Amino acid sequence: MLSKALTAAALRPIMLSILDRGEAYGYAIIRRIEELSDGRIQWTAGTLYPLLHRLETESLVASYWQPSESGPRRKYYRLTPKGAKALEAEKRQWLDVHALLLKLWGPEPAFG
Amino acid sequence: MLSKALTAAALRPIMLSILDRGEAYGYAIIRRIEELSDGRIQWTAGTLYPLLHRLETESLVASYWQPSESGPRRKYYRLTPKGAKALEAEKRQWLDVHALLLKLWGPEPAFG
DNA sequence: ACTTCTATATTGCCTCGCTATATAGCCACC
DNA sequence: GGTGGCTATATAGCGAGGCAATATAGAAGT
Repeated sequence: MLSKALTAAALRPIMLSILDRGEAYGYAIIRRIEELSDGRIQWTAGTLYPLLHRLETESLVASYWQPSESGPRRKYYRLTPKGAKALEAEKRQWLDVHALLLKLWGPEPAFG
Repeated sequence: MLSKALTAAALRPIMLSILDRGEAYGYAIIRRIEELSDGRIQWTAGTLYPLLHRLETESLVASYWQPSESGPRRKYYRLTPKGAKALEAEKRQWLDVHALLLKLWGPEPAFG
């Protein structure tokens, strides 16, 4: 289980990255993340749907309803151009932090 | 400037990693992080001190006062054995998320 | 009818970062 | 000796947001 804070920080970059690969609907996204992380990262509906709504409010994603052949209708989300830019910003920030952590985890210099 | 969520997620792993390198006091930690991140990551006192207090409450760090030759006294913090274990857990979690992001940013497979 | 899986939505609790503010020692300058 | 600036720690209060719990509902099998 991930800490709350790390889950929070990973939410937007993961979601934007997934939608950057192609449109998807909420329920499928949850399962894909679980699959891609070998079960290490699990989102719940109470986490995912509010996030998608916030991203839509910010015009980072757009959505449309689509009937399913095998169950309830689905709401598909896709990345907007603004969302693609936001993804690049998220990437840069993540990599900045990652670089710092690698420095701190790497071979110890003479001092500090 | 980092997003609030990413700052929050990075707080504990960065702090524990820094103290794993040796004991340090609050004000110096703020400057070291800024230096190590080339100014990209900046913590404020209102972020750092409550964090140190939380970590101490959880017995992940221990502290003692030390007079300074050139200013106000300083409170030095060091990692406890429990803190070292917590650092390993934080590392693992961070790397799990990082691995997922790398998959999503990597070369696109045939499908999803 | 009942259960299970799929699928989306919302309320409310609780954690926690961060702005603003307070306190205080030391030093340089005028 | 007052003023400003750097060093150093502390805390109240606000606001954002994850997530458990809960609700709704279609489809399919028993």
